[in-house]
Amino acid sequence: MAENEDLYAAQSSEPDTVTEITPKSEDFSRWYIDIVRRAELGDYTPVRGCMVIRPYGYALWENSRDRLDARLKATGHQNAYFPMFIPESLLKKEAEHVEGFAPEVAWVTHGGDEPLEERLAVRPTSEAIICSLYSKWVKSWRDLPLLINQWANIVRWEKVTKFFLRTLEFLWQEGHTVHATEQEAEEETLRILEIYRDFMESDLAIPVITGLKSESEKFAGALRTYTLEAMMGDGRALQAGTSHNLGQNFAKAFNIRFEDQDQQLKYAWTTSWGVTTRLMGALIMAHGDDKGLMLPPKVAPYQVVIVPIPGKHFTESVLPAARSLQDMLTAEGFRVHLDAREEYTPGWKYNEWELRGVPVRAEIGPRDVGKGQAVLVRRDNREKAFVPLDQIPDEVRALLDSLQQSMYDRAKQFMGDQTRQVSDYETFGEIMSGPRGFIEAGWCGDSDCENTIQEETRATIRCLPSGREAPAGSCVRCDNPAKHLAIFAKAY
RNA sequence: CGGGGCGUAGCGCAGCCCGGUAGCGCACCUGCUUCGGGAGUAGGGGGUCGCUGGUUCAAAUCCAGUCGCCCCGACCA
Repeated sequence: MAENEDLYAAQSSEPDTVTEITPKSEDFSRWYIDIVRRAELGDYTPVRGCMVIRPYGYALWENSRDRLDARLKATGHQNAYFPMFIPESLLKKEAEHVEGFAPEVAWVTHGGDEPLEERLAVRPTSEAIICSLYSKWVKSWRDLPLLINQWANIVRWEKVTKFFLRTLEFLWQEGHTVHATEQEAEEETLRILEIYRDFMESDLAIPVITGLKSESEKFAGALRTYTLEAMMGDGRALQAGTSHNLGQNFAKAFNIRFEDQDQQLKYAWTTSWGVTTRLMGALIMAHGDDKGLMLPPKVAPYQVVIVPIPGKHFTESVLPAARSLQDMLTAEGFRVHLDAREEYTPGWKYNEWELRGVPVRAEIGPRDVGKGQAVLVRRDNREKAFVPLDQIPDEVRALLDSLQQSMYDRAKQFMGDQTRQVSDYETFGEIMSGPRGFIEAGWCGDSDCENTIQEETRATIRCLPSGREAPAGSCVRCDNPAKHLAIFAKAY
C-alpha cells in the first residue's frame, strides 16, 4: 500500500480551495450562489425571480421526488393533476386562506386581448380548486379517506427571491386528503410528518426537528400546522416541509359533506401537506463545503464518477478498462458516469466532480490495469482505497452506505452543537446576534411576546417540538410561566 | 415594499472621477507536447459597456428614468 501511495501521487496537502467558489466562511450567501451556478444546478433567467433548474439540478430533484413519491404511494396515496388556474370566487371562499395568500397571488386578467369576466389566480397552493372538486366526489363515508397528491408548479409573487429557497415559481408536491373524523385527519397529518422526517433524514441525510407551528406561523386556514425544521451551515433554520390539519375549515367553506354510517350528514375533515424544490437548497446548505457540493448517495445524480488516467496505451488498455468498470457498476444498479474527456487532466476532473458533489470517484490508470484494480476515493474525507476489480461493487456499496450515514451523523452533530438551552433574554439576544443556531427556551404562549422577540432579535419560533415538556420557570422574555418549550432561530 | 450596493465578453474585474480607437485574468476554439490533485506552449474567436431617453461635434464615462441582481429589514415554502 505504501508503494501505491508513492506511485499514485498521494492525497493533496494543499488547502481545499476551488477558485470559482467563494469560501463558505468568507460569505455564506455568495458561496451558496456560486455552487448553484458553478455546479450547474440552476441559473438566472430573463424573468425576475424565476430560476431555471438545469439538468444536473433536475436529476437531483427527480431522484428526491421519486423516493418521496414511493413513500406516499406505499401509504395509499394516489397522484392526480388539477388546474393551475383558480377562479377568484373560489379562492375567496375560505376567509383566512385568501387573506394569507392574497398579497402574493399572480392574476390572469386577459385571454388574448379579451378581458376575463372573472380573473384567475395562478395557484399559490391548491386547497381551493381541489376542495371544490372534493365536494363533488365525496358523498358517503365509503368514499373516505380520499388520499390524493399532486406534483405541480406553484406561483407566489415574492418580493425577494433566492435560488431554490424562494422563487416566484417553484415545484412541489401537495397532498390533499379527506377524512371522516377529526382523529383520522390528525393521524394522517402526523403520518405524513413522519414520512417527511424519514425522507429528510434517511434519503437527504438532513436531520430535522419536528413540531407544531405557533398560531402566528401556521398555514392560512389551518387548524394546526406541523413543520420540519432543518439547520443550515450558517446556523439559520430552514422550514423543510409542513403538514396541516385543516380541521373542518375547508370542508365547511367548500361544502365537503358525507353521509355517515349513522345516516347523519357530516362535514369532512381535511389535511394538506407539501415539500418543495427548496429541499435542493437545503442539500447544498446542509452538506456543502469549500470544495463545493456534497450529495447524499441516495439522491446523487451520479453515485460514482470514473476518471481514467491517460498514458501511453490509453485507447487500447485504460479506456476499455474504464468502460468495463462502468458496465460492471451500471449492471450492479449504481448511477455511474465515465468522464473520458481528453481535454481535461485528471486533477482538473477530481476537482470538478468534487465540486459537483459526486460521492465516490473511481480512478483507473495504466498501473491499475496491470494490477487488476482501481482507486476509490470518497467525497467527504477523500480517503483513497486500492481495490481489486472483482471487489469493486461490494466496496462501492459499502462506501456509499458509509458516506450516507456519515453525512447524516455530521449534520446531526452540527445541529446539536448549534442548539443551546437558554433561560435568560440577554443571553438569547447575544446568541442570535452572534453564532445563531437553534435556541431551546420556555415560552408563555402569548403571540405579542413572540412578536416582540422577533422584532428585537430577528428570531422566530420555528416550532414547538413534539414530545417535549415546557421547561420549569418563566418565559424566556416575560415573567409569565412557560407554557411551551419553543425552538427559536433566524430562518430563511 | 423601505435602506444600502452593483450592472462592461461565459465568469471575475479594471476603465468612469477628468467624455475622444473597449482592456485584463480565467473560461472558449485550433495545433503540438502533456495528463495519478485544477498542464505547458504557439496562434485565434468573442462585448453596439443592462435598457430607454437627454446633454454633446463626440457618451462605457455626464444627467434623468427604468429593469435586473446582491446585502440588511418587512413578507414568505
